[in-house]
Amino acid sequence: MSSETTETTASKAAEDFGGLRMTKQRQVVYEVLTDLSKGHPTASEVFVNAKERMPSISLATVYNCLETLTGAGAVRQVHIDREATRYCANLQPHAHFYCTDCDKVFDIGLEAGADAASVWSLPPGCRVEEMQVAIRGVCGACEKCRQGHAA
Amino acid sequence: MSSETTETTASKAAEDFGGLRMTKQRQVVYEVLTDLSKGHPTASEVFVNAKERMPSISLATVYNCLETLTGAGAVRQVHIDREATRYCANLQPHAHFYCTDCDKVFDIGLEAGADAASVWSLPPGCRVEEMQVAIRGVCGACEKCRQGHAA
DNA sequence: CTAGGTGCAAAAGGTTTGCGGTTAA
DNA sequence: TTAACCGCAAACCTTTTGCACCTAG
Repeated sequence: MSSETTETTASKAAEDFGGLRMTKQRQVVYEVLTDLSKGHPTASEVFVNAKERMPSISLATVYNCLETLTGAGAVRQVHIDREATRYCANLQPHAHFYCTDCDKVFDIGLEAGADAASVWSLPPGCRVEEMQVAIRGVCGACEKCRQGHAA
Repeated sequence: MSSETTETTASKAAEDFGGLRMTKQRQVVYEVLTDLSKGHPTASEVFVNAKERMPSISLATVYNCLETLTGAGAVRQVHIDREATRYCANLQPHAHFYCTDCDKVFDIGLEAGADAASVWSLPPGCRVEEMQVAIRGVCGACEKCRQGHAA
């Protein structure tokens, strides 16, 4: 029966996004992104990592691939202040916490059963396409460290 | 609708921000911002308007003033995708709705009694300094217009 | 008086684009 | 085969910076 639907690798997943043409470059970019997704890499960081796997790839191509993958819904852009755009393979609804002390970005999930849009008094008739929630502050580790230093 | 305070003039308010040195340029930038705050102007837009009131002002100075006022807590930066930073004199907690059709930005208030952070499962020990909520979509007016065009 | 602010122009990122050669479907 | 994609370099736009002059406190 389903003898030919047995592909199980990451490349399988990459091949499926919106039926878009799957080039080696796009595969590499997508793999880098899933590997580094906890690090929320910028385009340049993706570029550095992609170059290790495919030395001929160019920065412009990385940008192109990231845009294509974003358009296909395979990855999300993350905007924090006006720093370089970061990319995230976590497609679940979530916020980003940016620690101003250590510069790390953490994914923040929704409370059980919560709906991120419900706290906002959206005008009737509008259609929400995407929501970006960026929280700036100091993470637990850095906060602890500060208290240690404080008098 | 900014009415019930006992403060007298806009310039009075501008003079009070953190005891920072109040130059003519900063006053002009602040006044432009309060006048245009519903339009969520970019630095360039503030510059154009400021130049009408003070032809000698430079773009770099507008950037400097905006940064100073932001640091003093008099205005907030608004980041939507990676477009030019917009500035907002509305200090109440609120989200921004960006209509991808007409490119306008609207302030979205909290539902009565709601707390924007409460839906997010923040890790214990972290300290929140600021929250930016950007909602992309199509506003009511544009959505209505689209339905009109549809068959 | 003088620390800090201003104006100018040039530089610094991040991102996009134009174009000839390449490639997945 | 051929429309789409890649790699390169140059362009673009927003924002920052260095420096000489000026001004609010």
